[in-house]
Amino acid sequence: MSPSCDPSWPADAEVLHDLQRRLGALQPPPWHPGTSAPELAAAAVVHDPDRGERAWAGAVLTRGPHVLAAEVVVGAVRAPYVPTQLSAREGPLLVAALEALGGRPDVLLLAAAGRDHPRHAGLALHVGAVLGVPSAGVTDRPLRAAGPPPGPGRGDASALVLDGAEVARWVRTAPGVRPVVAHAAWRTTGGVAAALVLAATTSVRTPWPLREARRLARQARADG
DNA sequence: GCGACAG
DNA sequence: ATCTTGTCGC
Repeated sequence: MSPSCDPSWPADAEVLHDLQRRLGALQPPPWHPGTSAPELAAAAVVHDPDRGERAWAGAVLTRGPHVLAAEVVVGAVRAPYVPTQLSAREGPLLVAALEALGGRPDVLLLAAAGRDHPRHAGLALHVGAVLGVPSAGVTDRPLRAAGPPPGPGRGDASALVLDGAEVARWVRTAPGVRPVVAHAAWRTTGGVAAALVLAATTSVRTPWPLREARRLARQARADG
């Protein structure tokens, strides 16, 4: 487990808004996975309702079904939870945990929105941009985008549109369970995000790398 | 037992 | 997001 984190990050709302506008306006060339399984890094943050500021970020580097590396970082969360400004709260910790991994993943997967955001730049997009690695996000529901529900079978998907553009896709990861939202973020499209989510999922609803990252973080929280 | 789902 | 209680189901 690595020390703690203290990367510079937009703590001020004005600065964050400006950054979101700039990032959201960027149209970097899209990345596409190759024929072999990409090195995928996933990270997730868990909090502690009692010890308010303390938070743990778990991260795993994976390739196919294998875990290549795992890290947990502990830190203080300064910013309060404000819908739309999740990156100010969890960004620093996620970046620290992903950097602790030490590898050079092909793509990032985070429990957050990407281009489905008021300024088209949610947390998943921020983290990808800051680290310079293509990224995608996964959440239970869209932030602003809207679209029809997907079909009932695993793999069925439908477009989630915001301001006339597809920014995410509803994806049914297992038959009969509520679909998840696969978010296009830094240099990825809804289609790529959906494919990544499906590739990282089997019978359980949420991608296993994300569950593993969260499990590690919770473990560290329990250990003190 | 673990995960989905309610709330 | 977190916690807790409980049900259903593989």
